[in-house]
Amino acid sequence: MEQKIIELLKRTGLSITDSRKKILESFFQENSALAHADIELHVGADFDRVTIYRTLQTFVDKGIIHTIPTPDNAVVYALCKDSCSAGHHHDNHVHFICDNCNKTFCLEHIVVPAVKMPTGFNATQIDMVVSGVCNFCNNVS
Amino acid sequence: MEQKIIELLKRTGLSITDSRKKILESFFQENSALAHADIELHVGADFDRVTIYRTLQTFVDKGIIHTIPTPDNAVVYALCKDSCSAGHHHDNHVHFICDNCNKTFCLEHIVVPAVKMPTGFNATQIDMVVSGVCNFCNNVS
DNA sequence: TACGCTATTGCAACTATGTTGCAAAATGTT
DNA sequence: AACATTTTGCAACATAGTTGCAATAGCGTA
Repeated sequence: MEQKIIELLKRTGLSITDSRKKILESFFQENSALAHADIELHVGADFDRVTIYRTLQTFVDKGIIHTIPTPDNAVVYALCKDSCSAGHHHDNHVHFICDNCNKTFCLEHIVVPAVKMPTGFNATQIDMVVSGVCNFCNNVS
Repeated sequence: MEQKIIELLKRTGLSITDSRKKILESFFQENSALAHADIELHVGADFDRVTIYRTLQTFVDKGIIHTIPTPDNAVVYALCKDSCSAGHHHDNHVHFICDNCNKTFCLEHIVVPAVKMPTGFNATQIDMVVSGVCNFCNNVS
């Protein structure tokens, strides 16, 4: 784990710091997406709020994590797959938010379907967020 | 216009107040969705911030407007079509956010396509937000 | 039209979330 | 180990949204 994280940081050209290691660890341990507040809880009082914000922003910039828009307008972050690189995200999968446990999941294998745009509208990005009850809350996990 | 607004308020069982009239007016004048800040600009200093928040919440509750999630996590509101009623929204259309003029539009005629959920996941609501360049910014309006 | 009840508004204070500048500390390179 | 560069923590600030409460406005009734 430790090794995997250090590899990832090196590969993306980031220096290895305690906060980056610990925050990445949170993402690898959790299989759902994390909000800033979740991370703040997870890493405890080890790091300043500001550091967490800046670290998350750095990870987004470097293509390590991506943001997910939620209906209740909280920012949520999840690990990117390998296809993402700095300044170029490829998270064209559907996101799922559980109304029961409130967790957010990347449905990696469900690709966002195409939609026909009206004349004059050019689509460059499509976000699809589904809410409902997740497999764990449905006892199918 | 004034008459249409009063009708709408009466129909939804709301008392007719200056703030409600003026805020609804903003929505009817604008064909794109409005953020809280837009409305604050629009109605000027006539009403308190809190009143605007509460009025918008009331309208959402009564099925007059619906909220739209945006990637930059600002809440945006748009008028509902007639099919919406109190506590029961039917905004299953695609939303479009222009990267150029930053306005949000309801693509009323574009219905959110169905997606197959993985085993164990039950979908109750699907939000689809497309970003790109709108017809006005593309000079096709 | 005036009365009184109820709903709505404005104010003040508060919470949550996120940002910026700057000095101190840690990282990585030689 | 020493230096240059990043990163961090602190403090202060900015923005968005909420709550309690007293004052006010809307509405039904007489």
